[in-house]
Amino acid sequence: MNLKELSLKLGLSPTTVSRALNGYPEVNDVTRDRVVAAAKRHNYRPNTRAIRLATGRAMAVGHIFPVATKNEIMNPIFSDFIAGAGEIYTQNGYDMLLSVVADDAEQSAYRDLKSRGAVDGVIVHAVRTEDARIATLMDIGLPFVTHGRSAGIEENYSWVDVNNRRAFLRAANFLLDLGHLRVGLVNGLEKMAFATRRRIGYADALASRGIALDPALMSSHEMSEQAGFNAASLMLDQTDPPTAFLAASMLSGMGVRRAIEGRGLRMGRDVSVIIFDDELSYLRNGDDVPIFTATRSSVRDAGRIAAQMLLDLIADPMAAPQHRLLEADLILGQSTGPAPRRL
Amino acid sequence: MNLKELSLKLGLSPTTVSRALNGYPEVNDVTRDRVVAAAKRHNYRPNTRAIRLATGRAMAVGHIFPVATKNEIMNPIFSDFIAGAGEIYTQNGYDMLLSVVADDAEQSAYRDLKSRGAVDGVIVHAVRTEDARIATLMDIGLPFVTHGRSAGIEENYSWVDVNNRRAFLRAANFLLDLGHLRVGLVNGLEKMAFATRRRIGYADALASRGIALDPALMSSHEMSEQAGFNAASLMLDQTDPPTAFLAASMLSGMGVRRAIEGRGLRMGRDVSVIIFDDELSYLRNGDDVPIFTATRSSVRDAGRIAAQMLLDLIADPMAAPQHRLLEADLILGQSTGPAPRRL
DNA sequence: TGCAGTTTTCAAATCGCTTTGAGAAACCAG
DNA sequence: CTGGTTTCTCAAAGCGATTTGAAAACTGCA
Repeated sequence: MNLKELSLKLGLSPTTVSRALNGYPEVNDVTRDRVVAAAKRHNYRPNTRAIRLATGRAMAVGHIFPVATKNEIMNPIFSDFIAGAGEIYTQNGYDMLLSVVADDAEQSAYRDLKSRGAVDGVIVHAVRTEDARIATLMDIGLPFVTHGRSAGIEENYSWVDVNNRRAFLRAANFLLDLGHLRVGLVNGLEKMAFATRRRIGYADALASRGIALDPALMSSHEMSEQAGFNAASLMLDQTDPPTAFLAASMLSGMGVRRAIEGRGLRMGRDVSVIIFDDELSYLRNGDDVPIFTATRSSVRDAGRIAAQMLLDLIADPMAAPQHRLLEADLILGQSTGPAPRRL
Repeated sequence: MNLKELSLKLGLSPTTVSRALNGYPEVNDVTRDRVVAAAKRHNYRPNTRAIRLATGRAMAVGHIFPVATKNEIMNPIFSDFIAGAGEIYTQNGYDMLLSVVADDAEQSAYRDLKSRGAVDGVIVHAVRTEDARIATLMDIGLPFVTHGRSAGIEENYSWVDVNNRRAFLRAANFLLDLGHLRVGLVNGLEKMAFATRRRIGYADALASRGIALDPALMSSHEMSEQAGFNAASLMLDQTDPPTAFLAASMLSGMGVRRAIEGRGLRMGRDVSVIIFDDELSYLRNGDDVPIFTATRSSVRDAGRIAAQMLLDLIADPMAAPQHRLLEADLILGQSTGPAPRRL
């Protein structure tokens, strides 16, 4: 059933039917009701392809995921972010287009999306410390919102980010307040913007207490369980091991916990751990009582916010860029306690 | 730059330019070269929206992810599956459309996708033991491939699946060969088709050795670390605890390990564990040496295969449904060993 | 040179909708 | 009843490609 057939059935012109269905004012209420009823009865749905061509809008948003050509890691937060963003798109009649692109082909992928007219805007994931994609997108003129802020880019663009620096500053301060003097940092890869900021938060906290940074207590790797285990193991085996850890993710934290418990120590008593909890649906931090003390910020919420921001931007491309800095909660779990007395 | 402008620049008709670019035979080689060169020079890319309307094909594939209205869990294997499928789509010029749909709205979501003409086919994820979506899709007449097989559905449809029954049969047999008599099953939710089949494989192995099923050694929950921990803890605290576990996923297995080690036991010596390893990129089973002995099957490969199958189906909708049953490897890690002597 | 046959090119229709500009109908005041 | 508004409806022209059917430009051969 298409517009023409429907209008024929109603004895009206396609114009009128289209207007009736799209809520334009220049159509009689009686006629409108008749049209709406008929559309429903015949289960008429306007053809997306035709609408897109006619209006020039794609009614679709692209999400581009870089896949490193070497170690092909998909970001674990991806699925929850998508779930949040997807809600918003569905509510607004937008489709979500996914491109999984090798990171050396990203530039052309964006240009392609634009020149093919496949999307009205894109969301940029996994923003790196200095991310060339931002300049590219501004150059192309494709509306975009990034999840995370790059560093050292003057251009003004729209982003949604967590206050990563502050989250780790607070977490580190909390550990210091508990008397921990040696705090190990199990960070993500510092080519990622968020990881750099977390390190700075950690460093700032130590600095404010006059504690010197110890490179032996700072690591930066993938955020996997194994990497977390390895990093924590190395630190724990030092002569002056840390009594607390700051871990970049739930998975890292699980690795840190394994390293701790594998040495006959107890987490929360002998060694404290704070993680960054993205509230991934398949990696919950405990059911009701949190296992880990954590800085918590829902990545699904971030997805919702970023999506809404992008739709606003698409609706009014001339509007000023929007920014949204989310604060992470510091929630208390069972993985922290006062520093053990020195022997 | 659109077709008309390009053809004007070349002094040719749009018809000829279109044909030249799409490799039709009825165009002079010299002309074709001229056209191709000009298209490249002007960075011309045909407008996707127009192509779609003109050809009647969406050149897009939909992936529908059910999100339970109650506990909103995104499937963790999702991102890697997508990564695999995405490769194939990119190679073939298809877009990937994602719909995250509340599970009570799935039916209408499919119909919508079809009647709007937004996609040429869909991939069905997280197939349940008795999955109504299959009948719906056949009814609608939208080409589809499922990841996993439903049970008790006679209709013949295309699917890609892992031989889950055989995987757990082999894994259980391996444990039995090592002398383990009490093997705990830490399964996923049995409303999922794959989980049911794994349980059957486990049961078949025990039956073939004349070992009776013990309900106290069988659990079925979410595949999270916490759930794995809980299930294993309960079993280990029984009077006649298991000496080995079969766990449904990497995460479950990590929970099982924690339960084991928390009781002062060592995994691989005191208690053996075999997991099902989907080879998720962010949850690797060890770097070079596997940590867990595992039945292994790459979900990314499954994504590639399913995507290719769907594209074939779209190209020839009359072709017979295809099936692909992948066998999981049984790989040896450090988490298994002979059953400890009875005291 | 002329003509049939082949190769190459083109004008115009098509896909299914939106949107513009204009005409018909209804309404109202004088 | 007339002329001017206002309200409703429609025909037709896009959107940017593909595709059909026909014309033009080349062949080769008599």
